[in-house]
Amino acid sequence: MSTPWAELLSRPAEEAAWDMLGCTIVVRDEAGAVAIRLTEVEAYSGELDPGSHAYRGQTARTAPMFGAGGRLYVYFTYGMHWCSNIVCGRPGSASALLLRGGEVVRGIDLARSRRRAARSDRDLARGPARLAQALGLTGQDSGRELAVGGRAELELAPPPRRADVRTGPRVGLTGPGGDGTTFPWRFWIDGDPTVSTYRPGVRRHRRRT
DNA sequence: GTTTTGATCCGCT
DNA sequence: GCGGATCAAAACT
Repeated sequence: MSTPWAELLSRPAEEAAWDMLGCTIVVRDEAGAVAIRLTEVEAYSGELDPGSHAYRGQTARTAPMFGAGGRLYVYFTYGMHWCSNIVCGRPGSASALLLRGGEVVRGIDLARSRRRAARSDRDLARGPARLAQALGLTGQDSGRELAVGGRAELELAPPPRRADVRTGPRVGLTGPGGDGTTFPWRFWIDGDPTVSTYRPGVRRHRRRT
């Protein structure tokens, strides 16, 4: 069986990223559907990538990453947030794209109801945990195959011009080979307002008492 | 836990 | 009202 996105998602995440920007992910449930046009993603790729959850091998949590491209990988982090990925590449390659930011293009009322704290529509899916929450994705969806007409699917779009795509270090990686600059695999659409704010190394002041 | 989010403050138009 | 800057708190694995 095949899907419209099978070829695209069989490529390594850092290659697929260029064509994933501008595509729309749709997630449906009883309450309706929310569709988000992707404006910012981050690639993670298997064994050679110290920043990847798959770097130290397969676990129950990361098992979906080791499957074939075309499924979701959703993980829980910092005791509070869900982050969603689309698995890319060949089976066993453990390559995935973290969805970091996007624009809600359909189902905006449903997205608003899930994201009560959003100050404006721009903030509905600006940031990886916000995006996952706007879509209603949790760990229960980890491993789920994208399917035409299914709970989750992808709508392809013409890729943005390369000149409109910026790349840079990924967020939150430290240590040798994993400092984010070895693999500058953060991709975003230049100037798009729904790209998340990146605040590197912000110095926190100890609260004065 | 050096990330993410939300609340808050503040300047801008 | 919008949005940048700053600060504090932290579901559900």
